[in-house]
Formats: sequence, structure tokens, C-alpha cells
Amino acid sequence: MNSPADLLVPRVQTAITQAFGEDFRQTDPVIRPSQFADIQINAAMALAKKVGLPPREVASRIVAALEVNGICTSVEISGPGFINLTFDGTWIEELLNQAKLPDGEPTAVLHRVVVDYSSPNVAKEMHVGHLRTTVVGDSLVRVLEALGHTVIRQNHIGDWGTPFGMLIEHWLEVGEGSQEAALLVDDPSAFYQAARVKFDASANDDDGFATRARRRVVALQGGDPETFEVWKRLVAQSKLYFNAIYAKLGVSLTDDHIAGESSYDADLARLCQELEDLGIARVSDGALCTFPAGFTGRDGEPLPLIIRKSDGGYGYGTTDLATIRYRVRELQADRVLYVVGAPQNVHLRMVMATAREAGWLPETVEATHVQIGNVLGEDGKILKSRSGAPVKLMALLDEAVDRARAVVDLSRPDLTPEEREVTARQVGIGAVKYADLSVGHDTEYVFDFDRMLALNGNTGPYVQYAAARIRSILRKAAALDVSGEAGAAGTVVGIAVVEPAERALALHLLEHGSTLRKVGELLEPHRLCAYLFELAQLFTTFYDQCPVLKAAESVRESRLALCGLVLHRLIEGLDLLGIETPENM
RNA sequence: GCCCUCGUAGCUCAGGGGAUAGAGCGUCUGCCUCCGGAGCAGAAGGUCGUAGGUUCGAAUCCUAUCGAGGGCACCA
Repeated sequence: MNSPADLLVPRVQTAITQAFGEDFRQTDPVIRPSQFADIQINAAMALAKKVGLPPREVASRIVAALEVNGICTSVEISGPGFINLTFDGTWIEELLNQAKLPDGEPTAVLHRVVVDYSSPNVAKEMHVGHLRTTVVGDSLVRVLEALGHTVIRQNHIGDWGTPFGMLIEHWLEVGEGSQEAALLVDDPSAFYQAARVKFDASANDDDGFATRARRRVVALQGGDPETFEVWKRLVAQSKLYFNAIYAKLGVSLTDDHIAGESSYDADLARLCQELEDLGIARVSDGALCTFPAGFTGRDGEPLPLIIRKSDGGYGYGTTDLATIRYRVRELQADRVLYVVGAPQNVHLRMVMATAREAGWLPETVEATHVQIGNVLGEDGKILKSRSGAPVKLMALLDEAVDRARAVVDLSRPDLTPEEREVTARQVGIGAVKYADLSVGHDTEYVFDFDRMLALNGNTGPYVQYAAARIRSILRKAAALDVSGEAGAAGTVVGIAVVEPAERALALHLLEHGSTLRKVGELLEPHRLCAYLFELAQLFTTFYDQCPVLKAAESVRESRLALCGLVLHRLIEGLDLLGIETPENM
């Protein structure tokens, strides 16, 4: 569905070309929303100096050449040279009635996009930061797919490295079927901490746990088959935990998308050698490092990216380089997105810079760090439980559902317990996800159940509620047998735009496609939230001011169709955020 | 010390060079025999951290400065 602004661009460009010549064909028409009209064209002021005429004169020449018959009922010049346009209502109706359901609007240039998101660590609780990268990443993936791009999900789990000696030894000691081992699935940090405590307590013991753990790391990285088998079973336990969280959240990640650090292990030695051969890496203080241009550390010295530690081991810098090379060479990405916490920005930029220097990341491939801001507690610090331990994510999600259930149980006794349970889950989880998505992904925000579950304001429940109301209206209409094609898939027909509230709603509906394109381009799901929130608000105004079921038959059909279109857009939009739309609320 | 992300209404946040800076919450005022009031309409509330600069035009771009948070060599 093309927005009026998009459709006007070529017309205004043609007018400018006719008025001032071919040299100006590519001029940005500067079409913007307006508080004084349906839309405004602001090109005249910028053009004034270039063509040597007063801005108002420029504007009047553009207007004289502008062909908008059947599109605008009014074209006025105002102020220093603003051109204010008022759309013809029948044009709005035409556009609206051409709307497709669903609105799968491909963008002009299609990419092959690798999206790295979620990326939790084995044997650790996913913290709220992981929750946010998961939720934001999953939304971006859905939006990009809806825009027609080929999307490859990559869950770069932390499944390799020195901690695994300790974890495997602990796992073997407590026994695979033990309660301690079971912690991996429902309280992974407790498992990790138990191993950590043993490790620290035996740090100076020559034949103790710590020593065995260190030997185990060597065995694991040396390819000892028995150790490898144990490691695989341990990782499998953690996958159960990840998948339980993903299932609860309704995230589209599966085991097929897992490409953990371990999967690049075999490539690391060769990669280091290549960087040395290329003259990009050199040994410094015993460690093999690259020093990409433009990064300095504490003392103004070049900042190293360590790719091989002085003990011969590899860190995340090395695996990240192997990963980016794999994504370009094997996965054929022309766009690589890292949906990763903001604190890793410098590290990722260094990795990208090194990959560019090595020729592994050509200029034709875009690599972007989608920075995810921290989620804070009420004290303004990174969210932790009262005891200072990391917040258990499952408990947090359960609390959201519990709170939603309490409201639904109270307000909807007419529903069956099963129906209330479904709604509570959709609302509770949707509220948490919407809160993560509705503010700029790179800004921090304060986690607050009361605010995110509020039924007013820019929240998941508010948008869901608008959709649930429409569903109720359409159900009622069907029961009364007054519904025509409303709510059915296919092309919408017969919407008449008459009342101001209808007009405002209609104009906003027409911005759906361009909003999605913008979200995909800028990688900012919060713009979709803002769009849906405004759509929900405009709908409630419309609903308040324009009777639907009580209207005369001809008007009723139009309004039902409008309701149906709004519902589809709300469902689609929420789905692209990864949020379900309840039948009842 | 250097780098990153930010300073916008009492609070939480939008605002990708355009007219009088917006929304939600909170506060205040109206509207209930309502097609779901979990609503609607309206009001008050801001020298956009500060100071310069670029521009016809700056919350937006540049520079400096103050303040907050984060990062800066072998954890990932």
C-alpha cells in the first residue's frame, strides 16, 4: 500500500523539472506531514537560492506545473513558501480500497540479511538484556522478511571457552541425572555458581577440582571424544532452557538457528595465521593482536583486538572474526546485523574494522551493530533481584502473566477459565515484549510492570485492546447478519471516507507500508509501535464518534469494512512485533 | 585521558533541516439509559543541559563545555 507522500514524489519532481529544467529532476521534494493541511511540500525554500528566485515565486511555479487532478482538492502556498495540499476524499477512498491483505509490500532492493540475536550463554541465566536482544532481534527479523528480504537467523550462543572445563567437571561430579544437573534447565546460574565455587575453593590445590577443570578444557579443545560427548549433552541441557524461554516468549528461534562459538573453533588457528600472513596481526605482550585504525585505549595507545591469548587460547575476538567471515563467504550475506548490547559497541567495531582490513568484509556488505540499551531496575541500575542475584527470566515472565491474569479474571468472569488463561498469557507476554520494543532500541529504560501492563498509553495491552474490541464488533455484526465482506481476506471494497474521524483514520492506514519500510531500513521497531499506538488511538476516536452497528445500512457496511481493515493492520503489526492478538480481553 | 550512548513537560518517552517542539502517565475541567467508560473531548505544564557556529530556517548538522551511564589487553 503506497502512502500519499510516496505517490506524490514523482509528481512533484516532474513539476520541479518542468519549472526549472532537467538539472533539478533529482531534487528532494521534501514532502512532510503538516499541521495545516493533509501534507506539505517544502522544496521551494531550498530551491530558491539555486534558481535565483524568491521562495514564494519558486513555490508558485511548482504549483503551476503540478498535476494533481483527482488527487488534491486544494493546493495553497503559505508562509515563506510552503505548499499545502488537501487530498480529495475519493482519492483516499481509492487508495484504501486497493489495500491488500496482508500488506506484504516488498522494497525495491532485496537483501540477504544475516541477523545475529539472542545469543545467550550455556549454563547461565539469560538476563533481561538477553531478553531484549531476543525480542528486538525477532521483531527485526519478522519485519525484514515481510519486506521480502531473505533473512538468516543466527543464534551465536556462548558454548565454548575456558568455563567449560569447570562446567563439565562439575556436571560429571554431580551426575547427569542429579538434581544439581537439572538446575541447568530451570536455574542455570545456580549450576554455574556451584561450579564456580568449587573452582575458586580449589584454585591452589594441585590435584583438586580447578586443576581437573583446566585439564578438561585442554581435552575439550584438543578434541577428546569422550569429553566432547559430555560437552554435547551439557549444551543440550542448556538448549532446553533456551527453548523453554523462547516458547514462553513466542520467539521464532529454533535449534536450526544455533551457530554457537564452538562451531568456529576449527577455523581459528588458520584465521590467526592468515592475519599474520597479511601483516595485520602481530604479537604484543605475548598475545597475537590486531590494531585496527582509529581505536585508542587508556593511554592513547592503539587498542588491541586480541585474537590469540598469550596462553595460546582464543577469545571472542577470534570467534567473532571467524563468524563474520563465515557469514559473508558461506551465508552470502550482503547485510549483517548484530542485535547486541550497547556496551559491546567498541569491540564489534574493532572486529568489523579488522575484517574490512583483511578483505573478509567487502565494502558492498553492510555490517551494523543494532545497539541494545540496558534494562534498568527502579533504582536506575541494571535490573537485579533484591538479593543482587540476576533476575530469573522465567519467573519474571510468569509474573507478567500472573498480573495480567488477575485483571482478566476480575473483569471477564463471562469467559471460561481456559479463555482467560490464553488472554492472560497473550497480554502478559505481549506487555513485556512491547515495553522492550516501544522505546528506541539503543536507549536504556526502566522496567516497570505497572506501566507496561497499563491499559492506557503506548503499551501492548492498549493496542491489543483496540484489536479485541474490533473483533467483538465484527462478531456481533456477524451474529446480527449485517456483515458483508468485512473481516474477510482479500481486497477491501466499499469504504467511504466522510467524517473527520474516518478521514484521519484512513490517512493513517495509508502510512502502513511506508512505516514498515522505514522500520526495515532504520532497524527501529519502536516506529512500528508508535504507528500501531496511533492507529489504535485514531480507531477509538472513530469508534466513539462514528456509530458502526447502529448506522444506516450503507454507512454500516463502509464502517465495518474500515473496522476490518484496521483490525488486519493491528494484527499484522503486532505479529511483526512478535505479539499475539487476543480474541477477548 | 580517549571512545561510545545519551541530556526534550513533574514522570516515562517520541520527534532523520521546515511554520506555534509532540504523545502517554500524573494534575485539572467537561461528557455516563454507553454499538465493551479498560472510553472520549478539552486545559494547564518546556529559554529542547549550556555557549558558539553552519543555514533562508536547527531539538535535529558542526565545535566547545557541563552532567549521566557504559567501554577501554588476554572473561565473553
